[in-house]
Amino acid sequence: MRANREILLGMYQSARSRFGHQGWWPGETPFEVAIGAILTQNTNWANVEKALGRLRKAGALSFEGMRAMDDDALREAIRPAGYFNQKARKLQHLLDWLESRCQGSMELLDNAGTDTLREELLSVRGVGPETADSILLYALGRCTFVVDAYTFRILTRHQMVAEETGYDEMKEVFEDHLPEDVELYKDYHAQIVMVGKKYCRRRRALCEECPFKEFLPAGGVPAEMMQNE
DNA sequence: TGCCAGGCCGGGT
DNA sequence: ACCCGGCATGGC
Repeated sequence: MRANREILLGMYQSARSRFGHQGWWPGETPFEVAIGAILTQNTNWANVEKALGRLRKAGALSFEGMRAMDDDALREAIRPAGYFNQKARKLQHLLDWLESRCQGSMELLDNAGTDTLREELLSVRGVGPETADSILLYALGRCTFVVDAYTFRILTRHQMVAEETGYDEMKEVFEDHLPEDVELYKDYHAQIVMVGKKYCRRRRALCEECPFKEFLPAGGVPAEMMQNE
């Protein structure tokens, strides 16, 4: 529906003019992006950067480098990112999958369809919907929208979707109405995180000052409007 | 100081 | 099919 598309694009432009193009995801290689996607689960990016720095110093920001690392060393390296016991296991599961799937070379994943690849990623222990979509979009350049806690918070607080809206449904709000443009998807999610950090935290919402607000019809968007084609 | 951060899993209803 | 506790560090 055209109106929805204009609203969503307006929200994006509004945030982008305030924060500038973000150039996400920070990371040199697809592998590094994928590792960062695991490490940033429910975790401040500043802490993730510390962990990535320690991995780099240990020569473990490549598939072979990380495989060569013993378990204790891996856990110690990623400690600053928090949940390090869990995340070390998650990383090992991802490495196991990469090894069996593409000999550790993410470039070889190119010959699979996005939907198939998403299902495969979701089968990896420790990779949920947001992590899978982050890897697909930012590491592999697939056109899939990333939803996170901020996306959920912002859309529900502006009453654009119902409280009980699930991940896939939230994702469709964007994918059904935005042009299929990888660069737009990349920066849109980044802008949502910027807006969320500043205006839509867990306990404190500054909805009146939110850059998205000016593009929403007065009184909010009726739920049906965002969900129907 | 407590609250929060770019989730996900496993066990219990 | 949901609901919830657990997981851990560092910055404000």
